Amino acid sequence: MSKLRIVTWNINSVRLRLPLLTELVRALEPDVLCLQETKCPDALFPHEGVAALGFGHRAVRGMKGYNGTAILSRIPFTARGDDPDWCAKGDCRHLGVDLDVPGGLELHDFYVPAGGDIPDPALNPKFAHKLDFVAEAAAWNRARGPSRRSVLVGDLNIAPLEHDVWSHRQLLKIVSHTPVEVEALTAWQQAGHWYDALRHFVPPSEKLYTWWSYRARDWEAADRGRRLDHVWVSHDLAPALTGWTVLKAARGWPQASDHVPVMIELDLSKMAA
DNA sequence: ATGGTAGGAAGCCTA
Repeated sequence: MSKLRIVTWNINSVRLRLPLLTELVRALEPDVLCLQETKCPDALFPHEGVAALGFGHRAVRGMKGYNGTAILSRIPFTARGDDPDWCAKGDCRHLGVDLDVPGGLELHDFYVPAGGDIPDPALNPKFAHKLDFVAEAAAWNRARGPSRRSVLVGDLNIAPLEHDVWSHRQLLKIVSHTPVEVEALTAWQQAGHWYDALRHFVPPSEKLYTWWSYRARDWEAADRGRRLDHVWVSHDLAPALTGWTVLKAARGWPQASDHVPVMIELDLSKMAA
């Protein structure tokens, strides 16, 4: 196989939205699908329904009610099994696998804490947790050295660029776009030598969103979105980037998630040495 | 400046 399609989606309950995975597969034809917020204990994961969509290889890390990640794949992989216990909370926010493609490919699926409403770590433990998590992730990448043959995806819950939000000015004090978060995320990206795969295709001067709040009367008319979901690749994979989709239409599906699926396509034969 | 909606678990948390 020459082209590899990787999709990331904050599904906001894998059991509730299992039927929407059929639509996603039809629209994006992913080889590998990384989910966040599965909200499903491992023993209750809908393996049968997912296998019926062609994902014969699955890694799940869930818990009751909150969080949870899953990697579903048509391609065999090995769970890395060396994932840290982030912030010593045991809260199911990361999975790492080695994909069985020629030469190998490391893939990480993250769900970064949302961080609550008050952007002050002294007043808001959830915001402190978010900053700690991102700092730990940066340290983890730093210790591992520059990434190679690697992809990192997920709901990182931070919109770093001015045009990753509908109004830079109005969101400067809103959690997900505060300078302290943006600085932390940028430090993480630099620590791992990660390359922003979506901004490879869409210039930073153009608006790009992957999330629209449930709380808007009309999400599409208001279009007050944010780019919270990301695909980062190691620099050797930059020349291999051949396609992308932010599936905005998914926000209009019945019983939609507030996040939409994001796809990137890689031609591994075009990888840099 | 405020409050708006959604999912899960089980009478409130998280997003």
